[in-house]
Amino acid sequence: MPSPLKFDPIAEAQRQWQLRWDRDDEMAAATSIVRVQQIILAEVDTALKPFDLNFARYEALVLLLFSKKGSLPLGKMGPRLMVHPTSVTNIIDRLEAQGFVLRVPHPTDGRTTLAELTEEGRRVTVQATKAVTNSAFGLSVLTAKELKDLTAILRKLRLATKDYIES
Amino acid sequence: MPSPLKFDPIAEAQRQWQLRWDRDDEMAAATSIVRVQQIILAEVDTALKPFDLNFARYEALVLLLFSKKGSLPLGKMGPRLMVHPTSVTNIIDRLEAQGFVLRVPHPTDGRTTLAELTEEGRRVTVQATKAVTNSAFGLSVLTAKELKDLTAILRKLRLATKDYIES
DNA sequence: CCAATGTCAGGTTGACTGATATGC
DNA sequence: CGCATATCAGTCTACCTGACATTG
Repeated sequence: MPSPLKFDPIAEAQRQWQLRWDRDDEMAAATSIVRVQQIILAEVDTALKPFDLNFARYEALVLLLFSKKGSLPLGKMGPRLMVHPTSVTNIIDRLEAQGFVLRVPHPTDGRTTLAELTEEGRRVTVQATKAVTNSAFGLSVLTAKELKDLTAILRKLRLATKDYIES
Repeated sequence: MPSPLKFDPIAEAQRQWQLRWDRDDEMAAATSIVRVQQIILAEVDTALKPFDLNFARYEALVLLLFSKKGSLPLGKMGPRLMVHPTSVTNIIDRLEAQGFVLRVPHPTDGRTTLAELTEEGRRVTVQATKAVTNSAFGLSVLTAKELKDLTAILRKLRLATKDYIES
């Protein structure tokens, strides 16, 4: 890991950018998001390591836990987790190998298969959540208002990019 | 790519999370950042595709362009770009193969090698920047205040995690 | 001798593309 | 037949670890 700098590399980049080009505010915001995402993922992955989970697999488990029956068609999980269909296959492969989910055939549609939480999967999800909430997703330094402002701004962006459709 | 949902998957996840567990504001913010980072990277990578660059290699070129002599020791670039030392080697390998940078020996310290922008590298960086500013990093929907708020909140987080040291 | 610098080999991961088998 | 669902093979990227040669 590189040693910490004595100055803010993003502020410095913005200063230089602004001397030559447009859109320096956007550049600083975009670079900040990319960097903070690295920080958050590192934090959450550390909290999840004892359970042999990463953020993506953990999110899949939580999604299943939140579903009424503890099971969902794989095809429904892709959009909810915002990942590629083949990534869903891979994620469920690993969770199944770990014994946290089972693949079961859909009762009426022979094309679709369901991912279903096992008892152990349910238990691990609850335990892992304790670790994750304990880490506060690496965001414990932010106030409630900052968290809400952050989420609201990002929601506007997600909506504008048709990440989802306003009801 | 999955089809867009008819609702906000993060808001829905927060609703369910909040019924059972702590830290739902942090969960929503963290998930939003992870998702928006995907959106930004996809946008920037699309803008850079005609130049056969990705965000990481483009950032390296910009960093060199901002340096006084158009060259930097590889070891200095890692912390500035916030990437692993071996990633710097890989990034410079690719940029060198593309003819955008050259490796030259450091004049006084035989251990270090410098990455130096070529004329073509300089030209490509300027052209690629036009494409990137044109895309506004995918953030054109946000106001100047939103961009500044966003960057300020994320800066607080980066500072708290010792991403850099306050001077 | 020890520290710093960059490279290399090897392994893991995630994510995508395109093709395919199956069922509606 | 078309379309949808899930999988698979193959590829590519990023990243890390540990070892190494060179130099200060």
